Amino acid sequence: MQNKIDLKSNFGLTHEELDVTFKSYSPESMLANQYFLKQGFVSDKIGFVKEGLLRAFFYTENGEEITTHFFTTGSYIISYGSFNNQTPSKENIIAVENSELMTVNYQKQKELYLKIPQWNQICKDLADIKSREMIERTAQFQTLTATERYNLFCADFPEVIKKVSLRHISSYLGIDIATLSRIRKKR
Amino acid sequence: MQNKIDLKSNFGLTHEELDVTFKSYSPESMLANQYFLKQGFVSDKIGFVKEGLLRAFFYTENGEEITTHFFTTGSYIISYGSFNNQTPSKENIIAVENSELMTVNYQKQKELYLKIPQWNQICKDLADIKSREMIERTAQFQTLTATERYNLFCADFPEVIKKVSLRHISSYLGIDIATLSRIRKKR
DNA sequence: ACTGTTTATTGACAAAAGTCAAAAAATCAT
DNA sequence: ATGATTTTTTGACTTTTGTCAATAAACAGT
Repeated sequence: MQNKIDLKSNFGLTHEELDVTFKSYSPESMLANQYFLKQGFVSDKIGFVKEGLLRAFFYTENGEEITTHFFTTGSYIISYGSFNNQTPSKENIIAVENSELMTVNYQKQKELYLKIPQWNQICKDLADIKSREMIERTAQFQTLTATERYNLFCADFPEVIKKVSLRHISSYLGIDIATLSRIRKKR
Repeated sequence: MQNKIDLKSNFGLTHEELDVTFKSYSPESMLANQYFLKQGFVSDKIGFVKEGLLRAFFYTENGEEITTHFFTTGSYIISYGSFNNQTPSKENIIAVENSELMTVNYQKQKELYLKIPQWNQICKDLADIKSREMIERTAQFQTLTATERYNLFCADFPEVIKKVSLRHISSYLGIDIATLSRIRKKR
């Protein structure tokens, strides 16, 4: 599973370091439509998606939801711009379906940085991964048509297509829902 | 200057820490059209733009340049995906005009992490800043028309408009150059 | 199972954006 | 300064995408 994150093999934590890490993390079950983070609140935790699907979104001035991200199994939920510098979040993160997470709060994660210096590197690596994803996503907006973006999305996130309503995908891809409905029909 | 990065006031380095930091950084002059980083090479340094303007871009399969970023005075040049994990860069970074940088190589920056733990935090903060910029940029693609994106770009980067050719701005904004030329005429 | 609500599809049309090609303007190198 | 090259503008046209509104389908709660 290439897209799954494995702290041991991907980031080279030793057995002991893993032990310490797991002691800091707690399992957390989320019900569908339950909020992991609400707009205006400070994100006090990081979550790792053991199983499930979550969605990040914000509201425009005229009240429409814009979906910014999907968190699939094996990905890390970090609200940059809220977690690291502890400022109120501009986005909401909500469970699309019942999900199983491992979470750690701000204080405990900070302690991990000190206890396990390798965590500084992991944090940088995670930021790198996110960064590369965002660069890729931007490049898609720069170079691809609506149809091409949708096709790529289907290829990249086949499970998301099945579970998430079309209007969320349409706002994620920056395509009007009527247009996306027609694009989808053509396939 | 809100958009300028100041290691002392923005990131809370002490006087001594600043001294150590500056000893690690070297001044570097760039001529217009000189490459800071070339596609396929590993980025061996971070650059801070004291004065000037640089541009990051990549080539599509059919050979056209897609501009991904402008580095204005006061911003940090880090090629994520090349510097942190030392893999070959997918993008080029070139000076738009003669520019003055402060640079530090990979090894020296690593030493800074050890000598000045605060640099770990700075690195996270810089990643946060970049991250917020990218989220904002993506949101613009999701919600704005070509004209709106161009107007916002003019407001956000008035100096870039003056210095960079229209085709670079057009690829940066994901707008055909002929379309952008017409948009510009209307203002 | 029924009702209200949300979501998706469809049609008719409008607006936005892209394409191709040619001309004009600007820039560069000698 | 001049010719070559690159960049920008413009016109005529096509394609893509959005808008509005109505209908159909799916879903949720009782």
